Amino acid sequence: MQTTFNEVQKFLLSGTTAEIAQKLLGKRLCFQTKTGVMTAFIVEAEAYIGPKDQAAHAFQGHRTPKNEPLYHEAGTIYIYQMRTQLLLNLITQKENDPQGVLIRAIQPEKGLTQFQKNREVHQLFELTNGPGKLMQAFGIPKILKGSRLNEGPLSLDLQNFKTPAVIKVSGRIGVPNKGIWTNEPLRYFVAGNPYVSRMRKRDIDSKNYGWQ
DNA sequence: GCTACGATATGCT
DNA sequence: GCATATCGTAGCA
Repeated sequence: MQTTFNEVQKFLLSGTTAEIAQKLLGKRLCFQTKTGVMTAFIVEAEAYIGPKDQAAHAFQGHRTPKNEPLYHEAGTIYIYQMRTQLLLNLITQKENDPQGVLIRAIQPEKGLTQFQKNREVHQLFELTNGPGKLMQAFGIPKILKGSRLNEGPLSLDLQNFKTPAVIKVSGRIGVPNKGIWTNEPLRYFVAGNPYVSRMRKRDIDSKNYGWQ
C-alpha cells in the first residue's frame, strides 16, 4: 500500500508548519531512480512561516518565479538553489499561504550504495547531514521544483516510519541578525541521530540512533 | 547587461 | 571559528 498525494496533502495540512516539521521526523522519503528505489528517514527539519518570517523567502509577501512554488498548495516540492547546492522544501498549508518545511538531514535506508555513488565521502555520516548534501546524495534534479509529492519520482511514505525517542528544538541554522526569528525554535531534530547536522560526537546515540 | 548576494560546504587555523 | 569558492536570480539601468 503506497501513500497517495491526497494523504500526503492531508498530512501537510494537519497542523501549524512548526508542528508538521516536527511530525515529519522519522517519516520516509522515497526517490525512484532508473536503477531502483532509494529511501531515507527524515532526521532534521526547519519550519519557515510565511510573510511575517524574516528568514523565509516569502517574507513580506515576496513573490517571484524563483519562490513561486511556496504559494502553491500543500504537497508541492520547492527546491531552492544556493551557491552550487540545492535545498529541498515541502510546502505546507493552503494555496497562497507561503509556508514550508526545509529538509535539513536524512538517514539513508535502502539504496545506500547508490547514495554513496552519488556523493563520495570519507565519513559515512557526512553523506546526508546537511540540506545541500542530501540533495546531492539522493541525486534529486532541480526540475522537480513546483511538482507534487507522490506523483513523480519523489514521494513521502507515511506508512513506514520510525519514531524519535526524543525530539530536540533549536533556532534555525544560517539565519543571523533576523531579530526574534534568529532564535525562534523552529528547527527540529532527532536527538542522538548521527546524521543530524552539527551533531557532536559525544551526543550520538550509537545504539539506537535516537529512535524509539 | 551588470552587480550584489544568499535557508551552504569545505578546508584551514 | 573563519574565509572563500562560485552560480543562478533579482533588481535596476
